[in-house]
Amino acid sequence: MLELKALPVGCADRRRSNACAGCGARPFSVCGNIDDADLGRLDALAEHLVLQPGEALIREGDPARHVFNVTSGSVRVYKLLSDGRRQITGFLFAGDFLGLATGETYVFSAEAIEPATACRFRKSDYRTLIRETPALEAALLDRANHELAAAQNQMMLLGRKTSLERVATFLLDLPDHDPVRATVAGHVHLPMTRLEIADYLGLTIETVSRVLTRLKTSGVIRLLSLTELRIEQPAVLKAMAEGEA
Amino acid sequence: MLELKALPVGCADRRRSNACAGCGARPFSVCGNIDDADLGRLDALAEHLVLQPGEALIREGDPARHVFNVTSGSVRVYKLLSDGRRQITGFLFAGDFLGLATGETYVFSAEAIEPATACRFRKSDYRTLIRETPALEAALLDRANHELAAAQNQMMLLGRKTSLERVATFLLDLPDHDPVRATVAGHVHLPMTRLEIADYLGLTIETVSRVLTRLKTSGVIRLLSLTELRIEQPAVLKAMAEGEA
DNA sequence: CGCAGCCTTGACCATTATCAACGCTGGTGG
DNA sequence: CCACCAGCGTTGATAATGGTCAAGGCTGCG
Repeated sequence: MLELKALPVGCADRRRSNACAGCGARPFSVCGNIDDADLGRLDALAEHLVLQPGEALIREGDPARHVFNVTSGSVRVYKLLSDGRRQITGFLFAGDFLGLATGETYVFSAEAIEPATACRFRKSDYRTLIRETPALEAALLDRANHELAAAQNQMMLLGRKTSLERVATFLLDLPDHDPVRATVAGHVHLPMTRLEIADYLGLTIETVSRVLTRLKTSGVIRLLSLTELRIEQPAVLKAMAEGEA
Repeated sequence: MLELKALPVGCADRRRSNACAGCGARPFSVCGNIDDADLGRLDALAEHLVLQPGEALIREGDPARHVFNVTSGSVRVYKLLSDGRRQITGFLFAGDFLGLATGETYVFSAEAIEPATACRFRKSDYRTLIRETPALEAALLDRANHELAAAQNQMMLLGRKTSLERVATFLLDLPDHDPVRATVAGHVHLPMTRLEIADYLGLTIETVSRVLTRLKTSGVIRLLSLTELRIEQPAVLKAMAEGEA
């Protein structure tokens, strides 16, 4: 959501030959114009991380020494106010990038939601690589710009949508961001808690819970478990997400 | 706020020799590593636009054929819901970029707030230039990443801050974005209407007006006119912006 | 001078937050 | 193996922030 996003599925398959040994996924596997020699250099520089739920990749305020590429699982990115209010600015999944947007120190925190793996690069290595690999740079610029568009959508959600519209939008958008998980149409997996959903949508847990109950009661969705649900009436949900219901 | 931002002030002065004839400002004047030959090619490709208040540079949904660089005045960038609700995702000033973030069609609209000028490039030209000018690409990537950080701050504002905190944050941040206007410390110029401020902060005009009145009554700011104000107690306003008051 | 457009202020209302109680579920230890 | 406990989720009652509706005031321009 928040940082640059790769499209790892096809890549991982096409180029498995050179995949990362530690996590099985290929770091920086931005599909497209990057040749194997460049990808090899990336692999050589990657450190591989295995994260338990709640473990931090990045802490706001720490010196920004690394750049990350999530290779499996899911990650929350957030900022805090001094009194503890939290805004989750994005959920990241396999293929997403992290830590490109910062200057001297990180301006946000990032933690694993579920068990996750990531590749880590020293920022100096990253800068050199960028300089020497125009195709990589172009891909990152393109992705950064798409992330800006996503950020605009989230601003619309946070600034102008009702709680029902926010939750509906969230349920519709979430599957798009998790490219690895086999996406059965209409099936939504929620690796995050209600609190995390609330902090992402600018609501409280209670409001999220009430809206989900309302959607369930009206037959628009079906809750299979706390973390799995089916969209029963996608057209209705879409209308709700856009404020047409 | 929203798109890539140049630092035109120093540039404009240092390189006036080759400044744009139509608007007096130099398009794509990203200070730093771009040499004169490249800047010359940029100049040659620029179309110069003069905009009256309310005139559109970009309409959401139109085919994305151009990329823009604001050279004077100010511009609002926004998205609409079908029922007319508007979220302004950013205000742009001299030096800001616009239209890089899109695919086939624009996903937001952009209109002049005050009389403004901009340079316009055909997207195909822009792509070629990018490809041939690594320094330009690097500068744009860097700026895109900084814009992502700014977007995260706005999400925090929209999702978690109170009306008082939103207005305080806005008054403190605004001067940073308008690099051309001579910024007397503590003096804030508001080229936009109350409605535009409200649509940027996710509030209504009435709430914005009430908060400004409250800040005025408590002596934190002084309203010189509808569009000019002074911050009398910057420390207090900063505390308010971070939720510490 | 008058009007249009924007801004301010006030009264009231609604959505969502807060506070509180209860329920479910999964893990652990007796 | 069962029971308890902790953590998360749901539901309900109440409160408050900000929205809505309405009236009136400035300001700048014709």
